[in-house]
This record gives sequence, structure tokens and C-alpha cells, in this order.
Amino acid sequence: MTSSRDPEGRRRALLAATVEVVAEVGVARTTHRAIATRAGVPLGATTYYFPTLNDLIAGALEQSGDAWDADLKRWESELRAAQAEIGEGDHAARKLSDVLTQLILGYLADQPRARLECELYLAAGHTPELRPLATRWLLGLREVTGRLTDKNTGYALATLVDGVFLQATVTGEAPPAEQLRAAIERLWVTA
Amino acid sequence: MTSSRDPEGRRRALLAATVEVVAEVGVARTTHRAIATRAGVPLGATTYYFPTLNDLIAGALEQSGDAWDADLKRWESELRAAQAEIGEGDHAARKLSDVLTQLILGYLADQPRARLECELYLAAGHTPELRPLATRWLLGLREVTGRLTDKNTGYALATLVDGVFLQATVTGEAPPAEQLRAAIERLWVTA
DNA sequence: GACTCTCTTGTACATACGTACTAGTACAGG
DNA sequence: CCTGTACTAGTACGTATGTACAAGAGAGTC
Repeated sequence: MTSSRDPEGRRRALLAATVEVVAEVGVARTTHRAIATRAGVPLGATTYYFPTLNDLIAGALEQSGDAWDADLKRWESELRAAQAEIGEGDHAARKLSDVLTQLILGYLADQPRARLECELYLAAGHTPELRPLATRWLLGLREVTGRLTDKNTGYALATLVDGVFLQATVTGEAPPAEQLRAAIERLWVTA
Repeated sequence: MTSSRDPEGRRRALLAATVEVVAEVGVARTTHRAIATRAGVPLGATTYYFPTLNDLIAGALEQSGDAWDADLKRWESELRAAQAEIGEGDHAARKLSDVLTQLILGYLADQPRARLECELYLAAGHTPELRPLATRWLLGLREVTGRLTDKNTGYALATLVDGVFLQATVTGEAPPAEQLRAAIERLWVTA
């Protein structure tokens, strides 16, 4: 007896399983067998749909990159909405720092995704072919914060957020909301 | 013919080789054989001096942690010296941000070390026994910046620096010095 | 119904790994 | 000189891995 036929479904299931496995054990310890078990498919299916393990992992990371891009779009529009609502007054930085903090906390609440991102960063450190993907991820954030403020402030904010992500990955705990908000407020100086 | 006898030398060579290998390929891909080759010792020597691979890696990371602690001490004393020299005036933040930026750039110039640190962070994400070590690393910096300023500023500065480390690891490039300095200056608001 | 093409599933194989082990070698103390 | 201890060096073994492959099953076309 063979399973129901659904090639596209299997593709998706394999990619989703890969995302989970990578988030749990890291790129280097991700194996065909772990993915197959997680996806509920036989081992052979992995190499049928993706010629090599690297292709499978690359596909999963790329898919996560798309999700991250979507998140970034949402961040930008929410922050723009807040900007429009409140004008340019003194309270602006206060309000905006609040919104950004909440967005960060919301993102980090999805631990596997946050960990996957950090995992990608680290893997990019010694896997040159992952570097473009990781850089795109990094620069995407910097561009958003840059568009909302100016180049220098954008760099500062993005760097701070990257630090928050790193800390969250290491400790597994949520960042201190008020301290984070205060830090963002100090950086958010519109030129 | 056997090699010259120097047990302590071998221990050190093994730890040093482990640091290099981990920095290059990551914790998960570090193997006895790679370490032995790098250290120029036969395979059997690795398990003779360190019962398991994890012991060897843990030893190497701990040693690196000590080096990081020493670096932090140096950072603190240099920043304190700068503080003492310049008083509390308006130029203080300017001068201190300059000094800290240079310290960061200097640290990141030693790429293998910086990469090892980030490698540890990431590995800690899914290896609970590494978490204490990584946290100590993280908190060490935060304590130093906290002592130099105040708790909130310390958090903000340390987080920014962590972000800089992450970015440097991913891109392999030095951070933009002037933008980084400006960001530090904005955060360095003495209470 | 026969053919074919796509997909499924299980197994096989070469390789690399962690670690254990054996045999030998230098140097200490008697 | 002899003996035990600490170290060296090479090899062996069981396991897990990436990937290849063979045998089959479902669905569409004639």
C-alpha cells in the first residue's frame, strides 16, 4: 500500500519538516532521516524531491527568507501607520519605540522561527553559499529602519535589533521590554 | 620513532587546534580527526587527553571564555581611563564612543576569535549544556557596560555590540566605524 | 487490457565518525 | 639493569550518514 499521491504536498511537507529540524538541531546536524521522519515520509522521498541535502536545506531557508520579508513589510507598514498617526512631535519617538518593541517581542515569541534565523546567520559564517541569503536577511531589516528614519539611524536600530535576536537565541528568554524600548527611543532621533 | 614527550604541550596544542577547527567549521562539524590533523598528533592522542569529543570542545570554549574575560577587563580599564581623562562634559560621550568603537574594531579584526564566539552563541541555542557558558559571555559584556554607565545604558550598549558581532560574523566585513560610533554616542547618555 | 510515466518505498553501499583497544616506547625509581 | 607507569601510535569496530538503486503501484492514453 502506498500513500495517497500528492507530490506538491510532499514537497511542502519536506520543506516544513526541514525548517523544524534545522531550528531544533542546527544546519550541520540536519539529516535526511530526521527530515523524513518529521515529515512522515520514507527516506527515499527526500532525495526524490530534492537531489541533495543541501538543496533541501537551501529551499527551506529560502522559504523562511520569504516569510521574513513578509514580516518586514508588515513591520514597515505598522510603523508608518504609527508615524502618520502621531506626527513628528516629541512623543513620536516614545510611541514608535513602543510599537517596534512590540513587533520585536511578537517576532521572538515564535521561538523556532527566531532560532532558525540565528541558525542561518551562524551557518553563513562558515558556509559561503549561505552568505547571500543571510546578508539579504540582515540588510532587509536595515533598509526598513533606514527608510523609516535615515541611513545612520537605520543602521543603529537594525544593529540593536540584531543584538536582541542574538541574545534571545542564546538565552531562550524574551528581552526586557522596557529596557529595549528605552534603547530604541534613544536611537530613534529623526534628523 | 615517537614524537618528543611533552604532555602539557600536547594538551595545549589540542585545545588550540580545537579552537581553530570550531571557528572554521562550527561545533557540529568538529571532529577528532580534524583536530588531530590540525594539531599534528595521531588520532589516539585526542581521546587519551580528553575522554570524549565534547570534553575537548568544552575545554576549548572555556579557554576562549577566559580570553574573552581578559579582553573585557581590558575594555573596562581603557574606557575608565578615558572617562577619567575627560571628565563628564559634553565631549565625554563623543570620546568614549570613539574608544569603544576602536575596541570593537580591534576585537573583530581577529576574525577566528569573533567567529568562535558567535559559533558558541548559536550552538548554545540548541545545546543546553553550552548555555551557561554563552550566557556568561553575554552577561560579561553587559556588566562591564553597566558598570561604566547605568543598568539601562549598559543593556543598550551591550545589545548593540552583540548586534555588531553578529553582523560581522555573517558578512565577514568590518562594521562601518563612523555609523557605529554615532550609534554608541546616542546610547551613551549618562544618567 | 497493455504501455508509459510519475511517484512510492525499502534496501544497499561506501564513507566518515566516536571511541576502544593493542602494542610498543621512553623515562622514573628501585 | 629491571620494572612499572605514562605516554605514543596505529588500527579496529559499531553506528550513522548521504546518496543510489531496484522493484513496485497508481493514473492517464491508446
